Amino acid sequence: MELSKNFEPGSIEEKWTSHWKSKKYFNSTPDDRKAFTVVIPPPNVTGVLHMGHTLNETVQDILVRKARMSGFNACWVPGSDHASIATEAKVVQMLKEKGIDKNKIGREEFLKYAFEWKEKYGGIIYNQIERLGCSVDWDRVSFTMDDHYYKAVMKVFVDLYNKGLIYRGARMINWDPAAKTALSDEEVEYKELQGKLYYVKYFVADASGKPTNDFISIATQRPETIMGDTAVCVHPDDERYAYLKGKKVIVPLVNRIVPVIFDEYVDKEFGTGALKITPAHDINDYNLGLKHNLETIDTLNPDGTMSEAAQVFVGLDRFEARKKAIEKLKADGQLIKEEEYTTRLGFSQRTNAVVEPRISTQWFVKMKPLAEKALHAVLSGNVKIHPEERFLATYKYWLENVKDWCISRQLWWGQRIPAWYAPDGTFAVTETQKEAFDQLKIKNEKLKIEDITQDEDVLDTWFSSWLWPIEVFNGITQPNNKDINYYYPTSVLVTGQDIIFFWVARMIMAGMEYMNEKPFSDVYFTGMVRDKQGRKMSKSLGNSPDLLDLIDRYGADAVRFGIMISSPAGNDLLFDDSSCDQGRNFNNKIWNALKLVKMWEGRKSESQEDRKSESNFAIDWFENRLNEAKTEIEKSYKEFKLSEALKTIYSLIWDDFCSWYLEWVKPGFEQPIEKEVYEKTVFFFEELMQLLHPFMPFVTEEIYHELKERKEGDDLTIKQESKIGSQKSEILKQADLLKQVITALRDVRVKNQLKQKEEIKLHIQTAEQSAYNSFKLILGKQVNASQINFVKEAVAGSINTVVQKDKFFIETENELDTTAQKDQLKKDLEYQKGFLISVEKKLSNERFVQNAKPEVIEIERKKKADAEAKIKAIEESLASL
RNA sequence: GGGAGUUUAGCUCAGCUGGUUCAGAGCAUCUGCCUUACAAGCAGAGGGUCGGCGGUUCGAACCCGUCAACUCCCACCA
Repeated sequence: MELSKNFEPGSIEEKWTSHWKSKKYFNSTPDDRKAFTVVIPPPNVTGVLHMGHTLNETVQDILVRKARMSGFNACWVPGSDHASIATEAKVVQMLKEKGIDKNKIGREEFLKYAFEWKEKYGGIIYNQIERLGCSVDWDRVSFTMDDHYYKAVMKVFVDLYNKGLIYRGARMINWDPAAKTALSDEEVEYKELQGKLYYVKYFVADASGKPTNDFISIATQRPETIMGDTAVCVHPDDERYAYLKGKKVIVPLVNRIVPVIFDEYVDKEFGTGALKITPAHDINDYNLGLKHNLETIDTLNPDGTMSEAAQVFVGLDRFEARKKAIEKLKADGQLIKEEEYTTRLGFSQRTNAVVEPRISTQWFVKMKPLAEKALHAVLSGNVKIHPEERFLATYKYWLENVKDWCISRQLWWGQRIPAWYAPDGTFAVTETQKEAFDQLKIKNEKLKIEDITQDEDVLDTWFSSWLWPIEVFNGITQPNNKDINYYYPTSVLVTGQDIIFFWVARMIMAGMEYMNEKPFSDVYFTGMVRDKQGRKMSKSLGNSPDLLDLIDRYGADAVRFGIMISSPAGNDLLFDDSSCDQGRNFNNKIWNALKLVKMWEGRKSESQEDRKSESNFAIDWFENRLNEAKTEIEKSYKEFKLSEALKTIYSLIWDDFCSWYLEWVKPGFEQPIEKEVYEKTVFFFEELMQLLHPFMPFVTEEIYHELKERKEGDDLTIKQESKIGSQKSEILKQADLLKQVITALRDVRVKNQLKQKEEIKLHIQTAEQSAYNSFKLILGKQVNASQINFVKEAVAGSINTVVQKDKFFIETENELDTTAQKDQLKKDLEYQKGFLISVEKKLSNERFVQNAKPEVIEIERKKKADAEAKIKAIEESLASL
């Protein structure tokens, strides 16, 4: 079949995807080999993959494919996360559009809708993962709300409760008024905003509680919380307010009489040095309230509107209430002034609503005992972080200063907290209602099972995802099963640095607690994918490309190439569509190399004596170059420098193989090619495809099959790597010289306007004729020389140039203008002379000769000799021009 | 406010334990080529006081100090 002009990815990708799938190449079961396990960071079930996922997934696939080709039993588990808040928010929105109110239909009905939604949208990410070429085991797809997974979460909750590591308590938590749920500290994002500071008069009350003329001015950003004020606080050393000891003030808007308290917490310099205390709506005020025994008045409803307790503006949204409060204060003459002020506000990571500090009863995990083991696992090097230097400190700091984790969420979509309440308020924590009943009825004999109710709340999503590397192998629900024993601990976790606390640290905790073993050996942090201008990719900016669209336009291989070529571990990656161009061009380059080789297939000949030396040289060199490159690539893999490995492979294929090797063995127009050379070339090509395969799986598999008829089951994707052979530096050096000479002579042609078509006669003056003899034929071909001679002295009337210590004289029929050549030589001469002076200076420096290592001095001596020889050569060349 | 990181060619980045594989790569740019694998290509070239200053050293992109700019994380003073 005729090969197409360029590589056409579409149909080829489909073909290999289904072929690999039908062969079950990516399905893994335990066997005698060593396992290489990767669990995918489960994307949100309702989402689509963005470029950050694309990067992570590509990195994982490269590592997994590489492992599969180097003798490991590779197992990559795909899956998705139920993402409680994010998904519930979307389902609520969808129902709202249909005119359905979540609260009206009730929990069960709602969950039905949620599962339907999950079925409908969950498939999208799996399709994207497949289109990208990810070699995951589709028989192992896991979802964090699968039945066994749900049970595992229950089991862990009960277990931690029984160990005293989970408790229920009233705390000030971050409240998301849009989702009407608690958030953990980690789910709050702070953003800087331009706000206003309002200065408000608080009148001092007389003994009978009536306002006097005296007042203190208090600055606040949130006038709508005034109704919750239960004190005013000043610094004990603040002389301005010392006279207020024992006095009371009147809270505006509601005319509540509250005490003036004194605490060193207040900053005398800030604002007016006086602070209003609203224990229900500010974390610091809450702490002061506890300390000074203040009343707590919660003026907000769960949805962010003002509650009955506020007395005024009841039912208004908090921001609306703020406006009204300001108006009212103005009208009452109690607003002194407004001031521009930059402040930082907390936003819910999931709904983007402004977070409210709020007191409520929630469930918490005690983190200290868990954190200690997790910290040790990393500090001892048992879990290695890449790139280490950047993230180790962050990880350590967080774990050393860890706070308890609020795990209850006031939602329906998620694992429901297994706590059961009797009507009298006593409760039991058990996996089933029956067990709870058994426990509760000991104290309360009259209790009936239908009287006990389950906690309404569900668990934080991360309380399920932290079990991911264990429970995808049923390690919690069926401890010591064959899979968990074989696949755990997993090999490497590839994820974004943004979830180091949410997920990575907590997985290590869960691993140490439930497996007594780390969950993975290495963590590879990818950076954030940004657009060309360095902005975060986001839906609102519209700068996040659609993955499937990119694949349609460039092909999956090109997209993978584009995202990998410049993404060193941990660094942010500036992604632009056009970086896929390079990948697509690379595809075509390889494709065209294939076309060239295929052209030779029908014209194989027996070996030809007269071409033997050139073929041998080319083959010998490429074999060594290949081994050299393989060694570099292995090193890069070991250090997780995947973009470095890709660059090495890219240059090996484009420069070494295509630009040099193929040109060197290329037969003349319609000439035959020696059979051995052809076979060696096909072999090299295969090896290159194998090296590239983890990065660009489709084009490489296709070419592997185009190169040769393959037996059933002989597919690149499972082909095992051969051992890396040794490298002879001699041949690599000779080829270097050859390449330099060819380049120099091409340069001479350009500078003298001597077309490649015009033949030249080449005379070489060298002390090492033997080197040239081994590649003389190649040199002649590449520089289009009709003959090559060795000479002892300059050839008159020729153009000349110098490479290393050798001189080259080019004879041609054409009239020549040698000024350009002379200029170049003069420039070189100047540089060499300057260089020589610096070396001589160094060598005449006594302290250098005394202190430097002998081998360094030896190198300097050699540099000097080389420079002198070169200067001599250039001077002679100039003289002969 | 505390901490971490970054700063090398127009752009994105390599550069190991200080010394010719130290000033590099890719992309972009410029020049010349429709040469029978590839113009999405070939050949060649230009381009940087290694953020500034100071120090250590025979020798600094690399080590130390300091200043500057940018990025991120943590803490949140109304």
